[in-house]
Amino acid sequence: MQYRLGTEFFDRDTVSVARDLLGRYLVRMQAGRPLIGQITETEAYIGRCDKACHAYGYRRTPRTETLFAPPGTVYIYLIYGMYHCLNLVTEPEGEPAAVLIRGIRPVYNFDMIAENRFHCKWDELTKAQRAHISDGPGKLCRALDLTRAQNGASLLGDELFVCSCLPSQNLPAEDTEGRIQTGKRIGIDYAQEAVHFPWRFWLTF
DNA sequence: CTTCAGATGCTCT
DNA sequence: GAGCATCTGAAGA
Repeated sequence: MQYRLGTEFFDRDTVSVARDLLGRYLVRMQAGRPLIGQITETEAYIGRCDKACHAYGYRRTPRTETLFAPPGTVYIYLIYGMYHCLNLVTEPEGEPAAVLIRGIRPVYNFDMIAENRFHCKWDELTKAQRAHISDGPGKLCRALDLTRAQNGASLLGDELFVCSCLPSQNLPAEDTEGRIQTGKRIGIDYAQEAVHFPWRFWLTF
């Protein structure tokens, strides 16, 4: 397990963490088996200075409490009444900030991922269903069966974690050099000047 | 390919 | 009560 990303990885500047998470492997243990996706899209949210962040200006409410937890904590909230969003808490404890995981590419245990999303086997999916099975924050949470039950969990625990490579699953470290795109974040039209911050990152294939 | 409406319930004012 | 870090299916270009 020495390839797992630990506290020192997340205890850094949030924008750097968001960029460096691209190409890494998100591992979700379900029924004793690993569901694995490669991270393809992320966004940074920083409470100190970012009006798009739930904890803007260090705002503390029951929901934002998780953002003040130690780096490497899982922050999951419900959006639009029916979808969940997965975030990984960054920066030193007490600095409310996190990286939103916006997209993953399934790389292991395709059948369980297809079952979670469409209640069928991977072979039975259409080409379009496969291409878009986990390319959004709500979709990937459904694909990996992530809900608020995991809010507050630690990435040092056994139910959800991130690895740089997984030799046992034949998944090598990905070289992201020259393949990282940058742009504005999605769905934060209310956030005034923060609308323009280039804090969305994605990997091209 | 694009736009568009509707679903649905929690969170904070 | 208003708004939300979204997704889906239907309809049109």
